[in-house]
Amino acid sequence: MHHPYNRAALQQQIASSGLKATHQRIVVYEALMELHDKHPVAEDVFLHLKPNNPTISLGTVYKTLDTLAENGLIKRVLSEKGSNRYDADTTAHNHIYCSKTKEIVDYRDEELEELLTSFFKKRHIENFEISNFFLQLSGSKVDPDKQVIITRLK
Amino acid sequence: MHHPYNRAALQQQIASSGLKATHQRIVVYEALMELHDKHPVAEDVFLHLKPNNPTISLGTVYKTLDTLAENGLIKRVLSEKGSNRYDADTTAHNHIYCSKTKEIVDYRDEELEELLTSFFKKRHIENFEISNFFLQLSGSKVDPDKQVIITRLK
DNA sequence: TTTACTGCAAAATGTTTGCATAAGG
DNA sequence: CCTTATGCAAACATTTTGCAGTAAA
Repeated sequence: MHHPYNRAALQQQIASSGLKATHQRIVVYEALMELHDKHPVAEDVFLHLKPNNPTISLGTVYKTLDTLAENGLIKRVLSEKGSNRYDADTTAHNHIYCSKTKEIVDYRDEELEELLTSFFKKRHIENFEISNFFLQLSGSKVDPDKQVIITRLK
Repeated sequence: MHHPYNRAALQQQIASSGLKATHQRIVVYEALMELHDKHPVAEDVFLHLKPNNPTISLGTVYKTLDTLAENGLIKRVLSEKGSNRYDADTTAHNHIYCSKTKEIVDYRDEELEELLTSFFKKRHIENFEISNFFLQLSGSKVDPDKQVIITRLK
């Protein structure tokens, strides 16, 4: 086993949402961790799992991703076009979307989080309960083969 | 005619993108203005236009929305689920998404724009050209029948 | 043993395509 | 005129559904 996490804890997590900790839910979750950089769509997850789980069905993957997202165990990521993409990382972070490669790159920035949180403390939104907010940067990679790196300027 | 805008200017705008200023493109654009609060999907636009433009086809609406968006005449709005939604207003603004009513409410906030712009001046993003960034607040209306109002706290 | 979940296939939804016809410049 | 866009219907892609059978608790 090469996952730096505890499968028992995951079963526990799933169960504590009132869900059955089925094999499918566990492997879908693990696939999401393994494919983290890809922010995969349902079909990516399905294809990733198929070799070792030949009987899993695409419909189940759809349902499982939806169920896990509804229960806050994973997050749905908005993408520029069409299909839902998913992220096992539910901690606060933003995304950078590249329209050239369709990649979604994580953008974690504590300073930004704090800036926005404190900003919204000064805004009062009447008749609305914010469950979350996110910032998305869109644009395109200059060199598709290289990484995107965010640095702080002095 | 009850539009507070200049149709000739729109034709001009369309033409200056190298596109033909067809009747369909004009009425699709106008529909988008009229349905602004709805941030409509293609089908909403189609149904809105059908009565006065009985021969317009849904396929054309899809193509037109795509063409206008590609040419920066309108904006695509990301929505929590599935289909593309559109906005004729291309000026900088953010959106509030209500998961209860599926509404998208405009959120215009100059202070926020400025805060973010100056923040990103201090971040250097290597190998990426930002074309735009947007913030989305998600959550749900407390009373679906009432408006969402954002106010500044002193 | 009961209830919730899966797999499968079919249906529904949303979007794109190809091509003959029509309209814009 | 020449080119680009439209309308239509069919194709495609993605997601959901219904239901009989299976696995979790």
